[in-house]
Amino acid sequence: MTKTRRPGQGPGRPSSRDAMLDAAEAIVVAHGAVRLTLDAVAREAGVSKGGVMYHFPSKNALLEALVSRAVERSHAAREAQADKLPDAPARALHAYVRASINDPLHNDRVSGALLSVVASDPKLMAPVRDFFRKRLPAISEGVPFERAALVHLATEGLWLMELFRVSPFTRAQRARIKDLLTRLATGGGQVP
Amino acid sequence: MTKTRRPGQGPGRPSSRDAMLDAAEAIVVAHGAVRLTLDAVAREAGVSKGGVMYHFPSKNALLEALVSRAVERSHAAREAQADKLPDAPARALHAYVRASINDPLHNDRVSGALLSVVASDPKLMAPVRDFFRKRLPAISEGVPFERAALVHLATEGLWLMELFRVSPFTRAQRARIKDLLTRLATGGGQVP
DNA sequence: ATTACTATACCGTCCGGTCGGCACAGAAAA
DNA sequence: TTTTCTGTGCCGACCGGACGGTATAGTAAT
Repeated sequence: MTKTRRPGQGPGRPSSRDAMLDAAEAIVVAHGAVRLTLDAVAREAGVSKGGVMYHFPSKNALLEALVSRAVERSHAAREAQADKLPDAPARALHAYVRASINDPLHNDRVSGALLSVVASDPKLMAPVRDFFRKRLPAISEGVPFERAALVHLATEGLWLMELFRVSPFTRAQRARIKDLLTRLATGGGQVP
Repeated sequence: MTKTRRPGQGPGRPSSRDAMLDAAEAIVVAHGAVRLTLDAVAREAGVSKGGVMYHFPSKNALLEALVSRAVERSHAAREAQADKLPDAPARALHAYVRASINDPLHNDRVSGALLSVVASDPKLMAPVRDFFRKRLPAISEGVPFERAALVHLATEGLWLMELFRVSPFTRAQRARIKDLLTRLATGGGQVP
């Protein structure tokens, strides 16, 4: 099967590496991380396995790149929300809640699916741990510890439960929870 | 390699089936669910692979049994805590918090490690979803919805983050969170 | 003989990783 | 200009090992 070289794929910039990462994400979201194989990535990206191995010397390297991208995007999503919010004592916490509680974005689904595979490898988890460690003080700024921790944990709990599809809440209940978390993040300290 | 039959392992009742499940849990806890193979279970249980296949017609059957055991034990742990608590309006919620926030028990670690593998198979996740769906009304009894949900989510969030080893809290902070959740579960509705 | 269970050998498949080589684009040499 | 060399990006065949699953022979107790 002689494959004609597609136009725009020449020695042109590093575009195909990103295409491979996109393909990997598509696979992970569609079929779960279990089905993330080098062959599958190659097929999805319209590339040969050798081509994948050229850019990622091992499968772990591919996973590292995926984790790195996911972490960066999470960080960016929070900052984007913060930019949209007025300056207030608990802006960071509020932004975090808003970035986390939305209809699951692409990146959330990637993160959730990756978690399954990444969780069992401490080396791959390291950047994730770091991400969480740095995030806690960032979103706690200007907020009493207990309140920040509570909002953080509940938000993360909801996020994780939805990614694992075990959230027992109806859509209406979810909306009430979202309101409650926003209220807690922005000032009111009274829980019904 | 002729293995001598251990005493008490005859066709006798205590069926080695449970021993195999114990072995599977040990593997999952020690090396993660990725390394849970039929050969490994057989080796760990001191049994041949044929023996494993006799009791569990497929690997999925083994996983189903593991999930089932984990779910049942979680339920039992909550009930055990409830029995130790005096009758009060929010006894169920309080018991849930106490059962969840403790130094991670064996069953918690099993659940966490299993989650990685089970999450990608909707059929295996079904019992888990069911477990969560039934638990919500149980622990919400006699408590306003928003408070029950908040405590539930934060508790679950802490549980999941600790299982994935991404919890950014120090031991002291964890203690304060535990106190806060207990306070919220048992009446006080004021968050600092 | 039947039942309950164990042990071993084997098969097909899948997957990560290796390897030799091709195509192409400059840069260097002629 | 033409030729040669070199590096990059990619291809695709192949290997070795692991794993799920099958088949079958055997043992011990009822």
